[in-house]
Amino acid sequence: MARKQGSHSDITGPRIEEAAAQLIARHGYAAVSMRQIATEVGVQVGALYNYTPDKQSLLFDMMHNHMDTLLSALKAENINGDALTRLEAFTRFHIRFHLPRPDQVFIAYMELRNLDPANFAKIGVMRRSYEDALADILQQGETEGAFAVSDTRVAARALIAMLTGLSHWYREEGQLEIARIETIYWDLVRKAVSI
Amino acid sequence: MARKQGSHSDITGPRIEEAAAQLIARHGYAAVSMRQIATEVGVQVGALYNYTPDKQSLLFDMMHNHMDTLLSALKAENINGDALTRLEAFTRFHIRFHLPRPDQVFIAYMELRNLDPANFAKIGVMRRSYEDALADILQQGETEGAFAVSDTRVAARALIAMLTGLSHWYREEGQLEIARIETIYWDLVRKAVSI
DNA sequence: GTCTATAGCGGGATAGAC
DNA sequence: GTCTATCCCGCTATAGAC
Repeated sequence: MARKQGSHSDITGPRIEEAAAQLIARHGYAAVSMRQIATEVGVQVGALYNYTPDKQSLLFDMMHNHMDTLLSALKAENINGDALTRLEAFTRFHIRFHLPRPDQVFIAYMELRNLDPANFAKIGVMRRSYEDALADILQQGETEGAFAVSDTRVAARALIAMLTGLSHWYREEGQLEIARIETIYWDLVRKAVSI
Repeated sequence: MARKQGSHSDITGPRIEEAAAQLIARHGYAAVSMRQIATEVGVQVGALYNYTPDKQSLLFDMMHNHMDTLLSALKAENINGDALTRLEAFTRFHIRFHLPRPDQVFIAYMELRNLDPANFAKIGVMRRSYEDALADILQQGETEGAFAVSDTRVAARALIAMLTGLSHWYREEGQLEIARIETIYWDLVRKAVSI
């Protein structure tokens, strides 16, 4: 892990992101020092500042990348059809996207407080956009008479909290289990909004 | 708010807990300094150490008190009857207990990482105990044939995550609304576990 | 019980050599 | 691009006067 003086590498950037994500997810942004991150990467502190202007940008970029990837992936799913079909697609997409990224999910939900006001606002918009995608599906279900939720925005938040909670305790216990987890959660979601 | 030198007060203890809870909920344990807490209370830093041996104890005591109050209150509810009745009682209890304590809820779920290993273990036991209370109800429902959840432990976690997520965004917009929120969430829970 | 003062440490960030 | 060295600041916790 230790690097020699003068050893150059153009993969230091990605390694910083990885190390920072791991450490921040485990200990929290405020509790992790730039020195710790540098040690984990195998460079000296000064080297980090070739890749990020400051610690805050490190956090924001991680969260922004995460939300950006999430929204792009959701869009790419191109979820169409009747409300029930779309809800199932959304639910399974959410689980499949979030489960392999426990660190990013943790950070995205725990470190909002540590964002500068301007950065907080930007992430807030992205989060609301994701929430809206689910709320839209629920609204369609109401219109079609397929769902019964008295408040689509509240229900959307409730369901996302339920689904995301999964990422807070689930740790890979074999790939086979994921399918089962998906089914359990889809059952809960499907019935929760049913007539 | 500012206190004069030599002014004594036996209510400083409680005020420290309040101030610490507010600040930590808003900014995070690691980001809040003892100086900030002292300023908020209106004393100098040294005075805090008449009430707590160190910063870590401040955090642990807050979380321990919260969990202790939660478990006592749950026990006092004495939830009996058939599974559906008990589930409704649990759901409404959870919401009524958590909504007035947004700071403590936030801390209890966000600051686990900042507990010493020994303290972490103690809080973990208490959290699991609360989870078990709900899992028991779900198990009873399975036995009675009133509920259909394929995994009671997973379902318990999912439902608690959903219910607790409420505390993360709900802010008092008039007491009247609480009844409505309770109904919306009870509808979701009831249907989620239904046959 | 609270104050002032300070010890001792570790933090973020920068400068300049290589 | 990385290193070493360092500035300056704020942190937790303690000591001793009042």
